[in-house]
Parts: sequence; structure tokens; C-alpha cells
Amino acid sequence: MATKEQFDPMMEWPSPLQGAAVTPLYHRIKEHLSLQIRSGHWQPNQEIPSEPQLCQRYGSSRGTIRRAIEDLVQQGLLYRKRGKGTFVASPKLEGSILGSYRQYMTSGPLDAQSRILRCQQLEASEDIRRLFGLDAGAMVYELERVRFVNQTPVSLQISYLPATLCPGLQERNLSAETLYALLQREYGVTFIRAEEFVEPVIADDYVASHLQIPVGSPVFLIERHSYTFERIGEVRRGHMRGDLYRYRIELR
Amino acid sequence: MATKEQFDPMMEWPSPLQGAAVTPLYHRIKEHLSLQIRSGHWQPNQEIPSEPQLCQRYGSSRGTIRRAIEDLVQQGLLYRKRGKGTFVASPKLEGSILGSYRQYMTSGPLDAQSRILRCQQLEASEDIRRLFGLDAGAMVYELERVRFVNQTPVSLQISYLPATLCPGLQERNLSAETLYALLQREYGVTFIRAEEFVEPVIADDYVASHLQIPVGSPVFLIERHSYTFERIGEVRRGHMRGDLYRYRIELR
DNA sequence: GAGTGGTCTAGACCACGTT
DNA sequence: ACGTGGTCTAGACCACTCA
Repeated sequence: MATKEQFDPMMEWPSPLQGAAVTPLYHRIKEHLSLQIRSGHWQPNQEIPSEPQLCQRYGSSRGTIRRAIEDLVQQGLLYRKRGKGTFVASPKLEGSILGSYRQYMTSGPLDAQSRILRCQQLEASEDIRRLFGLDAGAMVYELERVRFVNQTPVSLQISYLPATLCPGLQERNLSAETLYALLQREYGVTFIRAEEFVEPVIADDYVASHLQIPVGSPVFLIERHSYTFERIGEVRRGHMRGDLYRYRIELR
Repeated sequence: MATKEQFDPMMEWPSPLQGAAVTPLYHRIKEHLSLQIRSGHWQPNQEIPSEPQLCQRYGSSRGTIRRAIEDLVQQGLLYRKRGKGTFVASPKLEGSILGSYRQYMTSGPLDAQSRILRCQQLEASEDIRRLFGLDAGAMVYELERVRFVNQTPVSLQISYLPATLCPGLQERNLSAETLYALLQREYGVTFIRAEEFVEPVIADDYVASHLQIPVGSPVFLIERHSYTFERIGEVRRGHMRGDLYRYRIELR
């Protein structure tokens, strides 16, 4: 049961512009619920108010409330459990569509690890500044890692994060959990969605040595932009072994 | 207006198993509508019966009908126009998510062409048979093409199709339109969805010469499986220039 | 003005999980 | 027994398109 209902900072309803509103009611409710989630006011896996409670809050019927919730479930922001309640989804991002693994030598349990090569604060280069929308001289964290699955190196990646987003990042233990999980827990930063750009390239000396493959092997070059509540929070550039991974894409 | 309503071969309702049915009504209606579309009984861009008509046919309320239709719209099988009606969607597949083009020299209108290298009937190799689920000795069409955009070669691909699906394919004009459009029009074959597997590889002599790139350049190797009404209808293997295309993938 | 889809309501019964 | 989400109904009013 969601018990702490009163003191919502953003909870104002009916919305001020209601009179002249042309957007459908369920649409505005959807936006309002979405705001609670994306802003982090409702945390992942937290239960949200039940349908009857939301009906009362928004002063609308159950059908309208359900319509709003169904859209958010569709978007992946919420999930429901019959007989239990409705909950905030924890975004996957990490490895979701990323790579359907081709073949593991052992089909036993996979252990994922990462080795940190570098974690430092520095002035953002121009292209990174442009992506984040930062001014000249702004600081970012640069984090370079090699990811391992079952002791096999599978990708080499550099992440950039605005320094203001996660002060003191270099003191954290970055190899114990995913970066996203750490940012969520320690800084309250939740990533909502991400966008990847993928192209094929040839492994140079540096990449080849870290991935333990021959120079000249084909690899994926992946640039990922991860977004928090309507703002880019991370830019990641990674090389991923082409002999171990491939993308699977559904077309409709 | 959809006028020819009576003589639907598959139109039987209520469904025979209705008594013991445990699946929701809107779900069964959805399946039934979906069948009309995927079987080709309702053709792309054809108007389907209006909501009141469907209410009467299925003997259910408008809310239930709408729920079924909304799901199919979501799936991309239908589209709606306010004040006009509901229509069967024509599947995209061709080039949809395929490649977000990086940069064209001229940003003028793109003209797409393809040069047919080979179109012949032959015995299917074992891996092709396995994908289609065909017996030994079964025949397939093999179609090799180079695709051009603005006179620039962008991909080299080989398509395989079961010979029974499109008899006489080699006599058709294959360079005038997309393969999917031709199959739809001439053979009534509609592709519903497709699945792509993408990996990075190095261009060999053959690929490089057709794509007019240096040997050893990084390219995408793409295997696509296209599905008709619950059956694989095409297997396509293509090499796409990595210097001109990249994939864009949304993660949520 | 008649027909279409888009929104919204108020109520009902059900299946499920918890207590 | 109670609260949750899942399904379904019957009716209402609206915005849009077309004749």
C-alpha cells in the first residue's frame, strides 16, 4: 500500500489550465503521472496509488485513469501485478537490446565484471560539450573501462558524465555494480531512455590489445546517449567485439 | 464505406469454442481481425467495417471492439483516420529502422535503384532449407542485387525465397520496385514483420568491388528473416557500406 | 446532417493475492 | 473478507470528414 500520499510537492490537481484545455483528460493525467516518475519523485519498484485512489485524486472515472496507466505501461514506465498493485518500472537500458550473445563456451551462469582503466575529472572537449550543452571550460568525468563476461573481454568503453551530476565519482567503487545502478543509488540519477548509434570499424592497436583480438578485426563502434528526465546524462563510446556479439533488431 | 460485408469465408462468429473460452473477448476479437489482415483477406489500405458494424457482428460493446482495434493499431496492423474510418496498414519493413543515413552529398531527392546480378531457381542449400523448414531437394529462388542510392552503391544482397511462393519470379521486372511491393501485388504475399541480425565484418574482394570500396573496409553483415502470416517467406543476406550507414537504436 | 473515430462516465462482475 | 487490477457493458457528447 502507498501510505504517504499527502505531501507531494508536485501534486496539484486539477491543473491550472484546465478550463481552456484542449488536450484530452487522460493525456494530461498521463503527463502528470509520468512527471512523478521521471522526476524521481516516485522511485523504481515503488507502488503508486491504486486506481480508485487515483480516480478520487484526479476526479475522473476509472476508465480514464486506466487509459492513462495503460499508456504508461506500454511505454515501459509502469508495470502491474494483478491483485497487488501498480509499480514504477526500473529502466533496463543495460544490455537490453544491446547484444544477443552468439555463443558462450560454457552455458553456465555468466559473471560480468569490469576493469577500470581510468576515472578522472577533466575539461570537456568541444564535441562532448556540444552533446551535453555545456559551456567552454565545463568539467566532466571520463571513465574508461573494459567489460568482461566470464573472464573474456567483450568491450572497451569510455563514458562521459557532467561533473555536476555525480561529484566524487572517482572515489566510488565502480567495478562492483553497473554504472547506472550506482548513479541511481548514490546520486538519485535515473536514466529513462537511451539512443545508440552503431557502425562497423576495424580494431586498431589500442582496441585490439584490450579486447585480446587481432589488429584489424571487425568490431562494433557504439555511441550511446543516455537521458535522464529530459536531459543527456551520459555519453558513452564503446568498441564491442564483433566475433562475440551481434545485434538483433525487430522490424514491423 | 465497406460495402461487401456478407461473403467472408472466414467470418464465423461467435467462435465455436466460446463456451469454455477463458481468453478475454477483446483478445479473441483481436485475433479474429488480425487473421483477416494477415491472411490477406483484407488488403493493405482497405477500409475495415466501422465500430458500430463490428459491435453488431461480434455482438459486443463498443469499448471491447475499440480495445481490440487499439491493440492492432499499436501493433501496426491498422491505422485510423478520424471522421473517415479504420484501414489496414501496409507494412513498412523496407528501410524502416534499417539505416539512418549519415550524410548525403546532395540533400536533394533520393533516387533508389537496384541492379539485378542474378535471379535463378536452384536447390536450397542445407542452411537455407533449415531456415525455411523445407525438405531436401526443395527449390528456392536466389536473387542477388546491388542497391544504389543516387548512383552510389550502398549494399550487396542475396535474397532467398521458396520457389512455391512466387513461381515465375525470374520473368518479373525486379528493378522497378521493391521486392516486397512486387510480391504483394503479383503473388498476394504480405510480409508482416522481419528480424535482422547484424554484425561487423571486413569487405572481401567480391563485396568491395561491387560496393566500390577498398578491400578490408568495415561493413555491416545483415541477415534478415521476413515473415508472412506466421511463416518465413524470405531470407536475405546483405553487406552494407559502413561508411555510409549506421544503425540508430532506441533503448527503453 | 449522417457517419466516423475520440473521449469520458458509472456501474458491474471477475480473477488474483493478501490477511 | 477485502483490495487489487482485468474485463465488459450501455450510454453520452465531441471533433472531424464528406456529401
